[in-house]
Amino acid sequence: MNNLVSIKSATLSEDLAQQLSNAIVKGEIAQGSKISEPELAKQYGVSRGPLREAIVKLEGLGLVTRTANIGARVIQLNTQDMLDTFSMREALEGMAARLAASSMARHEIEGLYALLDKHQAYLDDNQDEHYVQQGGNDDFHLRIIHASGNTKLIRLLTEELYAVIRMYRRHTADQRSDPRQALREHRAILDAIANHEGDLAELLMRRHISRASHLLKQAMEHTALASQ
Amino acid sequence: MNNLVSIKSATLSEDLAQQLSNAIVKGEIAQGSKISEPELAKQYGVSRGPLREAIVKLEGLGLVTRTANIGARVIQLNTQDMLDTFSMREALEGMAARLAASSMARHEIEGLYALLDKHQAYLDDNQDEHYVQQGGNDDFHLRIIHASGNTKLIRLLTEELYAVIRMYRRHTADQRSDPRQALREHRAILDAIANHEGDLAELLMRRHISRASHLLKQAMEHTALASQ
DNA sequence: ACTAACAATATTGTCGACAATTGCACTTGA
DNA sequence: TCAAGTGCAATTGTCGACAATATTGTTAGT
Repeated sequence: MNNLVSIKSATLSEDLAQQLSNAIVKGEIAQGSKISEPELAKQYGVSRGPLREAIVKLEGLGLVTRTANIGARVIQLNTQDMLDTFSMREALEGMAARLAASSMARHEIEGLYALLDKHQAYLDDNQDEHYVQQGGNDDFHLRIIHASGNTKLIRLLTEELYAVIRMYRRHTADQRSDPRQALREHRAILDAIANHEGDLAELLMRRHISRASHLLKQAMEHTALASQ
Repeated sequence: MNNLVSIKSATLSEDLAQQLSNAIVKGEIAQGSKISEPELAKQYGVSRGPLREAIVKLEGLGLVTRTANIGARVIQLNTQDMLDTFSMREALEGMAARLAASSMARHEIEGLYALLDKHQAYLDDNQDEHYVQQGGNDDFHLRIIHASGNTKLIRLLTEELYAVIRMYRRHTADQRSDPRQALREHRAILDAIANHEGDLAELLMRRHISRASHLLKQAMEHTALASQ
């Protein structure tokens, strides 16, 4: 009874937080379900101490909500929270694009153009099937965020908010969106950054995210995912 | 040996996180100092279990940094981090002002005008001495944030980022700023909101925060506070 | 005198057990 | 039959002790 895939970090608590985060994002732990400490502890073969620390971390990531003396519960995705989250993304990633426009190095920009070409080639070869962004270095948005150079912004977007955002991406019919349109928008944003047009880069990024938000909303309402 | 002022929340861990957060913001626990678990546990009269959970929370709030097998350390304020933080604030509170402009109720707006009048009267009576914003309901920014109606944004700004922001406010010569100028800017922002001019409200809020950032930067460089 | 290896000490990480609180099932009364 | 009250079971919160790691101090060798 050992689900530990052993990512083998320095501490059990960190490992657990990572594993649990992934399990929640993937849906292996159902939305809205209660987190049973004894059960999970047995399942992962650890004591409740580090498990509780991991749960506190998850609460900070917004993946679970905790109530004193009652316990933790996995969040339940719903349209309103998604819209709220994406409004924040709009503001934050807009700022990231603005900053990137004024500080991004030439070779970084080249690298991003190469990435977009790669995405383009993928779409051409796979009849517009959605490119699976496994959260790695192939994610255009992550690259822009890192290029901002703002460490606080990077931490917030890539560590604290990213899990929830991935959850929305994954659990909704993201396929509804038009990948070619998204790619065009990415290219326009990158052009603005390459030209050091911060205002324009911010504007385009905000529109891009706003549009994704609208699409997600429609998808959620159709799939009745957010129906509680 | 009991420093517990007993805010008496439901759980020790919550109390501790609150107490430690305040102690760090006030400077009672020095910047850059190491957090000794045995020492703090004895000081507050609790065991290390809930204390560690509190420290994990503080890490989420960005008040301490933790390293595996070594321990936690209080953050060290410095100019670059302040600028990064305020860039985020600029984006987020700008969005909050925009949202407030489209959703704030009439009576809420009236209440905010009354608050600004109160601030004005205070300045008149106390030869421009800085109004002490104890983080309560008298804080203009907090009111705008809450008026945005975006629960995610509210949580992020008032729970996760607020401690660090208060820390910068407190530990720098905030008095350098011109309170009457700030008040004028507040009023302009509120006017824009009252007129439902979202674009303008966002622009003004961003300028307002950007200006505060510049002032803080100068103050920090002069007080040599950020010289580690 | 300085460096390197080693021993001793202190601190962090983890565990199992106990206390406090909650939730549930059952009983009792109208 | 339903409502309220009571007692039991399960879960969360807290504690003290042990294991693992890091730090300090000491000794030996060059």
